[in-house]
Amino acid sequence: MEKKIVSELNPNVSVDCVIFGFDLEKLNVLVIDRGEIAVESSSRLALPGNLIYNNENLDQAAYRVLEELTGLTNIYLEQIGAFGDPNRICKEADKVWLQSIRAEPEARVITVAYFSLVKMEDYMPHASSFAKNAEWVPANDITDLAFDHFDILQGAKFNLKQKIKIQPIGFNLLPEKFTLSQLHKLYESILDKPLDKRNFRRKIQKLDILTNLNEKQAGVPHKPSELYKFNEAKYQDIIQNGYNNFGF
Amino acid sequence: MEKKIVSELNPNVSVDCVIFGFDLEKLNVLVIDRGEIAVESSSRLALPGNLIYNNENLDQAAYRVLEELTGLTNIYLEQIGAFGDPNRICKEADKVWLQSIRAEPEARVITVAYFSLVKMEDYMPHASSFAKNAEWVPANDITDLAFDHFDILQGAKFNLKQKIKIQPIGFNLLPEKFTLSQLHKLYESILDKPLDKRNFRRKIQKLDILTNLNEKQAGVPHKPSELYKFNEAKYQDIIQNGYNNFGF
DNA sequence: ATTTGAAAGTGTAAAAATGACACACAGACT
DNA sequence: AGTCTGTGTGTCATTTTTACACTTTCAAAT
Repeated sequence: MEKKIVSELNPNVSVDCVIFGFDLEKLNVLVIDRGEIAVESSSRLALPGNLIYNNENLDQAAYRVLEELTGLTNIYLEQIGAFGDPNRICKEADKVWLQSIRAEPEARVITVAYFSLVKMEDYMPHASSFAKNAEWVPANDITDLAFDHFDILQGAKFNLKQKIKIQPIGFNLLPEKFTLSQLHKLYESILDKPLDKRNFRRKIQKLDILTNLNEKQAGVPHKPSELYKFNEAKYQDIIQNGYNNFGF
Repeated sequence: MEKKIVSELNPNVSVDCVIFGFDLEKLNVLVIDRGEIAVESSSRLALPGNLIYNNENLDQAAYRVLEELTGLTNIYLEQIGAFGDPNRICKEADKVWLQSIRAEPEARVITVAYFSLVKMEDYMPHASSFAKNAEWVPANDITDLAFDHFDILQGAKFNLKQKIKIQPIGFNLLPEKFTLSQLHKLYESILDKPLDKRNFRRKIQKLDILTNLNEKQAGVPHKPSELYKFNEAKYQDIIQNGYNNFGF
């Protein structure tokens, strides 16, 4: 005898997404603007996130919520972890805001955080649902977010720093064709420290994940850079089989 | 106007703990025995875990549940992540068992998994609550567990393999005094591959986290080994400040 | 007393990886 | 023609890695 579970929102579990994009200069994070907020001094910005449905798994929920709030689809998401302080909804402005969007605004909510890396050019987010707006903000400019979203962001940044030591990164962040300098700058942005240009180039080249397109940048007021693309097969191979010595 | 939240179990969120111990030979995992189970062929074993209370955070819940089920206290737990497939309670035996211990046995539950490394000698678990027994089982002998606990175990093992590349490991797993061979075997157990003895010793020595006690094993039928202890200050220092080149 | 079994402990040489470092080049713009 | 700006390149000294084999010390058995 099966009991039918109707598909309804679970008032106790949400997902939140930290979407990183790279504008060839610095790391950005996708946030939603909640519009006018009760407490003037509070941040209007939040990570895209919402409650899960009882019939979907966590990953599905993250994809759905991200699409609902920003229109972004087809994004590879990776779980960071769960955040469940009973006090994570402690700011007055957040409580008031929840009243306007939740059936059970007082419920204890634990949230499961995800992060992703995307090509900004491919994803021009648009607002929808309760997001008055969805926008890219430089990761390092963010000092405050709704709920515990700032903590989640810090967790995501840390996660990314760890990940870059173990795996190649960039395939999902850079445009199809890119220069070594852009990749270099990406690594510096993530690691938040300068890397020697020549040593970086040597190390990356040795990984053998890049294909030189024998094309040059055009229209730049300096020596044009050579363009590269990723060799997807080798890139995936390294991700699969791990890599020990990414000693950045 | 504060609404008082009474402290009650949250029917939708649980925690599960993967506790690793090392018996100087191999890795073991702490599991509870649920006793006779409805379906003969199903595993009686499960990870220690249970629902959280609404007024406790996830970490606290994990500590509490672990103590309630095994008597273990004072254990450092680290989060692995959330597991939330809507179908994770799909085995018939598990459904029946939940009837006997839960107020809302049909509820959708997402679980947050934790793992820990402990000295087996210090923690002789004892059964309590709904655990008929709590026992150490060799990690590699486990082929089946309740719910999705086998998946969680695999996740924990993977997590540990990653961690060992970034941090020193052993302080929490080995007895106060130990030999280099024991540490060596620990690393081999976790990484699940042989490591060259001399290279391993050199690498560990260079980390400078060990203090030679100038004591020897006694009563062994072969050349007695020198005993070491960890230099806790340096050990913690490396954990704090990270370490790039743990290329095992 | 001698032998045996079992794990402990030790060094080197070749190859690979790392880190530090400076200058010529190509194109755009004036 | 000259200037500005970011691109691209090589070497050397040092450190790290890898592969590899024999002697030592004790307990137990003979």
